[in-house]
Amino acid sequence: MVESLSERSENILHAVISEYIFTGEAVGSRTISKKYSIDLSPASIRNVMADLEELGLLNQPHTSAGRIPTDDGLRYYVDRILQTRKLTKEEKETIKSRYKPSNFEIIDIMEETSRLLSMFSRYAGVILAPKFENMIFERIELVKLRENQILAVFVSKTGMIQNRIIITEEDLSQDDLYQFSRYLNEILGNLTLEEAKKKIIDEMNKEKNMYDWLLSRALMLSQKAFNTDIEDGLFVDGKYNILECREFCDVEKMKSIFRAFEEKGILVRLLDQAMESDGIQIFIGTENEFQEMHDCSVVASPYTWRDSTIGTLGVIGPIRMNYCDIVPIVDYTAKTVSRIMDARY
Amino acid sequence: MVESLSERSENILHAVISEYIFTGEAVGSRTISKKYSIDLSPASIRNVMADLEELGLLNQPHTSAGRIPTDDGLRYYVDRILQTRKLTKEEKETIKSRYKPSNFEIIDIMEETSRLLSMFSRYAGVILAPKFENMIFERIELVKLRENQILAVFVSKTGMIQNRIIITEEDLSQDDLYQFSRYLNEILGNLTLEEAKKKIIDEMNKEKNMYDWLLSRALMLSQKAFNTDIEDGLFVDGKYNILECREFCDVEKMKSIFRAFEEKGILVRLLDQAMESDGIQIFIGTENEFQEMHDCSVVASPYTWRDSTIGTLGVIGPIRMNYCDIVPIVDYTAKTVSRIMDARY
DNA sequence: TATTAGCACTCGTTCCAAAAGAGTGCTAAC
DNA sequence: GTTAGCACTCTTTTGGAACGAGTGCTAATA
Repeated sequence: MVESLSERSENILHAVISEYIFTGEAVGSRTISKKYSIDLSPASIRNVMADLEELGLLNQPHTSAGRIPTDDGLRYYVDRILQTRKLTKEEKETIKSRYKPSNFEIIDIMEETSRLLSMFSRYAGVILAPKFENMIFERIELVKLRENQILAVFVSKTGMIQNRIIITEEDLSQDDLYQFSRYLNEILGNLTLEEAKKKIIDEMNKEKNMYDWLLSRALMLSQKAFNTDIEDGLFVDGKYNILECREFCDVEKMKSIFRAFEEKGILVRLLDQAMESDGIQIFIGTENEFQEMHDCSVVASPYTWRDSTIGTLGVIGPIRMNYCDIVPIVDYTAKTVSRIMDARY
Repeated sequence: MVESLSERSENILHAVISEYIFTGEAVGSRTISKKYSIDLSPASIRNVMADLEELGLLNQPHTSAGRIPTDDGLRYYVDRILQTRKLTKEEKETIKSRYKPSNFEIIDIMEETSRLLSMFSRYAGVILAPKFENMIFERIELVKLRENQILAVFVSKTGMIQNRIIITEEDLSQDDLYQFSRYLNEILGNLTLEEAKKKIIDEMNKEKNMYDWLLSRALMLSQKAFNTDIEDGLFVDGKYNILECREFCDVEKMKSIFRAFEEKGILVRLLDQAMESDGIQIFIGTENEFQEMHDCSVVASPYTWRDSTIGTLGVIGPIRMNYCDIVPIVDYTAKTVSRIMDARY
């Protein structure tokens, strides 16, 4: 961590970064002295820039070029200089109005959110749906499909629905299944999926249950049903926007981004990390651990349901993205999604 | 449609195309005369090539370059020259073995298929899941989630499952819902979704039903449930493979492909077209109507369930793909998927 | 002592012309 | 009908010159 800079250095760093974010090109001392209200000659600015370079906040692609902020430079900027813009009332209204009351299913909310984030940011919008394991069990429904084949439908309190087909050895009647589900709903209600799994094992070990045909069958079945890898629900929109950025006109970089998006696990893990924090989190360039994403920045924020974090959303764009605009968009969207989750479920 | 060529012309066209598919570069008369067993001097070959150019089967990027096959040239090749390779026993085994008996859900089959197609072809593998509208209704299940909120689960004969949350004005008990679903399952069984929709309207218009509370509620509810835009289930794998092809090292082309993949509607409509035919269908370059895909070829084949087409699968690659290898892979995969659909559902 | 003007220097970019290379079309001979 | 030979075309590569942007250093200045 770099210690605090003098006001003058900070102003110049600010100017370089602003100009770089605006033009995407290395910025020279002359430009700064002309365009920004810094009352110094190019020569003095050069001295300061040389200092900033020594500190690792700027760097020079080659001797006869201007300076470009390093990831550390941007980090300093984001942490200590950046003043985010406030959204206007209209903007807030527009965001809120995207969520139609008729969209009751969580998938609709996810899709709308990713679209919204991408539209407002002009980059890629992503949202990670609530993790199934953390969800609170609301009910299980068992439907006999055909012989030895049962459909289990889980519903979580937050409205996520998951289907799973189970193959059984013995043929069970629909009436058996009704009884099973009534029993399961009773013992599993209000547990998280994680807890529910444990509970099932506990119950199976209780002696009295082992000898009750109904209970033991029901537990066995539910264990099969719960024993599933639910894929992570990642919603991405506006990937294409990213390619429009000048910095990705290089074929190799484009491939790299493309790969990161295809390999969804990368984005999922990245967003998972943002889950820890309890506010906006920014990953600048190489600050994230994924090679493929080293030319991107990610602005992410968790969203909540009843005050506990259940997922993350964010914007992915080039390193030189306009943080000043993007941060409040992500922030407000996360708050809106949280409010909607609370209101609907 | 070009009329038949002389054997000599055909041989030379074949040689040019083979060489072009192999190298990806314009091929000259000398190369042909040396590498391929055509007993003619470069000069004679040049004459024939000039003829083929006049017919629109070859073209010359510039005067001092070799020839490249046009889309029409490749079409001629595919229709009249191409001899597809037979898959070996081992290859067939490998394909079949990818489908684990434990994967009962259609989504698993779709994912496995797209992955398989992309792995074997080294390009992008795609599969369009059975259209929900064409599916044969097996049953509907109605579950009360909370007040005024009902979960409807459809199951089709081919194992597709769809959930939908319905908001109702009046509060219905779970017992009402059991009765509704029993009634609906009775009247809608074995109809396609399309037919089921009609049937519901018919029933609603019957006078006797109008005055029966249970029936009229059940019908109203089911209409809401069916009135849904099910998004098309498109599964794509191996997009990245395509970018590795030399022809897409151009940034603009890469963007164009990227866009085509993001805008899923394009692929869906393209595959829909292949639904009509009853065997392998090949779209070469500009033969498909989508600007973004004009630098790609698509090899597609429908797959069936009980002898009627229910979906399409295929491979998307560069125009100069190795049709000889890709065609049998797509063909055999389609047959395998059809067999599995028949066996499982 | 901090700031600035001036200047030499570096390095990337653009431009141009020449040379090399690949392949053709045409013609005349076989 | 086929082919060898040759002139021609067009792209690609190469190298060098001119240009320009921006720097670092130094000496002069306030």
